[in-house]
Amino acid sequence: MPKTSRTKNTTTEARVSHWLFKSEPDVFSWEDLKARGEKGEPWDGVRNFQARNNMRAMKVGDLGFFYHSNQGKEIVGIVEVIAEAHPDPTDATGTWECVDVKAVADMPRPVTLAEVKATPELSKMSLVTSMRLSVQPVTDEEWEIVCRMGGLDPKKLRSKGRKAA
DNA sequence: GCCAACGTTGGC
DNA sequence: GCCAACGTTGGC
Repeated sequence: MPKTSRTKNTTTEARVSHWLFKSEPDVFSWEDLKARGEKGEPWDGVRNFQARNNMRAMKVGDLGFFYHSNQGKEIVGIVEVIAEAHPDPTDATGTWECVDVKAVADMPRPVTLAEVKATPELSKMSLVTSMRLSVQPVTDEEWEIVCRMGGLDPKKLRSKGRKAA
C-alpha cells in the first residue's frame, strides 16, 4: 500500500455534473423552490429507477436545470445539489431515494421545449429522447448551449455555484 | 381531455 | 423470463 494516495479526492477538483429536474408547476414550482432559500428542498416522490439512479450519481455542488412540465414546458432556472442521495422520507418501503436541491439562478430568458426541439445540437437531449424521465442527465455541451440560450454564462454559474476559490 | 410512449406488474 | 395488461406521464 502506498504511503500517499495517488487517487486522493480533493474537493477543490471535484467534477461538476449536470442534470435536469422536472416538476409540474401546479405541484411544485420554481417559485416554490426559490421560496425555500438556502435550505432547499428534498426532491422526493420520484418512483422511477432510472431517475433514482441518476440521483444516486449526483454530488454536492452538481448543477441542474429546473424544468416546468405540463404548464410552461420550459427550463426556468438553475439548481444546485446540496445533499446527496438519501432515503426518500415519503417512501416507507426503503426503495426510493432523493437528493436535496436549492435554487441558484433564474433563467433570464426561459428556454422552451419547442426551442430545444428546434435546436439540432440538442436533438439528443434526454428532454427530447426520454420525455417521461423526470430526473435526467445533461451533457456538458448541452448544458452550455442551453445556458447561453437562456442568457446565462455557464462559467459564471459554475464559480457561483461552488465554494469560492 | 385525448392519446402515445413507456415503465411496471403479474400470469404463465 | 417472456409478454400482455395496466397505470402514469406529459405533450398536444
